[in-house]
Parts: sequence; C-alpha cells; structure tokens
Amino acid sequence: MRLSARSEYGLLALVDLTTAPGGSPVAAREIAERRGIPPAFLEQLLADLRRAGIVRSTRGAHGGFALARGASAITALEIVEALEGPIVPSVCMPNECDREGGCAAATVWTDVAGAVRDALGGFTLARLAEDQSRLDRAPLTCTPRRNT
Amino acid sequence: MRLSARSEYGLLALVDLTTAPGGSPVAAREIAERRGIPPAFLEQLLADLRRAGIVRSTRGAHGGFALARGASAITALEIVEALEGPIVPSVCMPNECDREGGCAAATVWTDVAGAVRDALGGFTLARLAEDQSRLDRAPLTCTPRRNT
DNA sequence: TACCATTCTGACCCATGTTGTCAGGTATCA
DNA sequence: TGATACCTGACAACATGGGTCAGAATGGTA
Repeated sequence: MRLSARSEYGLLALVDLTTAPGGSPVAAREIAERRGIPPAFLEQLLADLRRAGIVRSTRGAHGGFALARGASAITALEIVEALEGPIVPSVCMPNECDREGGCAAATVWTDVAGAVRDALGGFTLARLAEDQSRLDRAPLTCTPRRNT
Repeated sequence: MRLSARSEYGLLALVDLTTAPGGSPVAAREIAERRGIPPAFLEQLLADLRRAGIVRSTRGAHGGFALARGASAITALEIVEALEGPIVPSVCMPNECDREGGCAAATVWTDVAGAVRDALGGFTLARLAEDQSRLDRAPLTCTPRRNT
C-alpha cells in the first residue's frame, strides 16, 4: 500500500517551482540538482505533469518549466494522479468485478479510494510551499531511498 | 497506489469463514474452491492471519480454520495490515526522512495514511458478511485478475 | 545562418515485489 | 496405522518501479 517515488519527486519539484521567483522558467536540471533527483528521471515526470496541464514548458535556451496555474489552484491529488494514474486501490473495483452487483470487498476499496482522494485534495501546492518554507531556511534535501 | 491481491483474497476468505455455521473449522481447500483462490496461496495468507491472531487453526483430520474472535471485533484494517504490512504510503515518512524536521511531502503522506486507516477501520467483518449476504444469494465468485 | 541550450521521446536495463507452485514435514483424528 | 489437513521454505514466472541512455526536435542568440 504505497505510492511510488514519482509522487515524492513530483511534489518536491513542484514545491521548488512554486518558490521560484516570477514566472521565469526553471530548467529541469536545475531542480534536479537542488532536490537530489535523477535528472533524466525528473524529465519524464515533468513531461507527465505538462501533459496533465499542471506545468508549462518552454524549449530552447533559457527555457525550462513553470507552473501553468497559481499554486493555490493545484492540489496534491492532481499531481499524484498525473504521475501515478487514477487512485484505484484494488483490481476488484465495482465496475471491474466479475460479479454484477459487486462483492463486499469492492465497497471497501471504493471507500478507501474516496478517503485517499479527499486527503490528497486537501493539500494545495501553495500550502505545501508555505509549510516547506516554515519548516526550514536551509535548502531542502529530502532524498528518499537513494541507492548509495 | 494499490493494494495487492492478498487483501482481496483475505477479505473474501474471512467473509467466507464468517458465514460458516457454528465454530466448526473450515478447511482451506474448501474456501479456496468456493472463492476461486489458488489453494496453496491461500494457505500462506491464512498462516499470516493466524500469526496476527485473526484466525485460529486446528490441525489433523476435520481440522481447518475459524475466526479467533467475533466477526464484529475484526476490522478490515487488521486484515489488510496482517497481509500487507503497515499502511505506509511512501518511503519518506516523518521518521524516515533524511531531513530532521521532515519535508512538506511527509505531512501529505501522513494524512493519507491516516485517511486510509480510518476508512479501513470503519469496516467490521460482521458488516462485510452482512453486506455480502444482502448482495447475493448465489455463491460469491469475485475473481480478480485470473490469468486466462 | 550556425550554434547551443533545453525539452521531448522512446527504448532499454536492472532490482524488487507479486503471484503463485511444489515438495516435504508435522500434528491430529478415526 | 493411515488419512487428513495444517505448516514451512524454496523456487519460478511475471509485472512493476526506478533509472539510464541516445538521439531528435525546438527555440533563443550571436
């Protein structure tokens, strides 16, 4: 029962973008270095976030990424779903279960999915960036599971 | 963001045990056949559930498994945690994050974990069994992701 | 126009986890 | 004593996740 590192990296990168001054784009490599994220991997994530309309990109020299909307209009739910697909805690969901009426387990998974969506939807990127800057002045280096 | 088939199978098997008459033990193979669960795999799950104190087993002829407690005293949370380990949605949880104060992402994962635990804790095995018998009279055959 | 910075895309690799299977051991009852 | 059924550990096949790499496309800048 866990989210992948994609969500972790994505949230960190977007918090980074939120604190970037003005609307000037930030290069992926710059974010990657600051946050300790593998650069090539981060590019993939940013591409997904762009396709989801969360981020906009400008190519060429002095290009990079910037938020497509205000940070208070972006929720953690959007980010996670953009990076991991829809929140579906099990294979046997109501409409995919072999049984017509669904089985009792399906109602459990539906409730869990709703709870997760509610929890994630309660966080805006603006709040996260605020929390972050309150947590520390030093550069953020939350580096989960780096293989040495 | 999903639970594995272990939880699915475990819930189905325990619902099956709940509706078993009296306290007489039910053989694992019997449950497996009725629910369409691979027998040897189910044995592993039942062993985990026994170690978690959710189920008690009696060996030998006419042996089998039965609930260790009343069905209203067993929650879906217990079952899922027994089969999949603790609900930890990400690697970077408060106490495991490299940063001392934790990063902003950690608070998100903590909230999500709490929401999932609450949702799962809201379901008792008794309610699930009741839901199930209300859903159908026919034998339950919720068979997720059978290969062919 | 030529060059460079940067995004973009797809293919690929490796480690790990999931979903089982199998063989044999052990306890209990008839 | 034999049949039944749990118990345990090893193992195999497959899917997924995490990450790398090469190269193409695009747009600023000199």
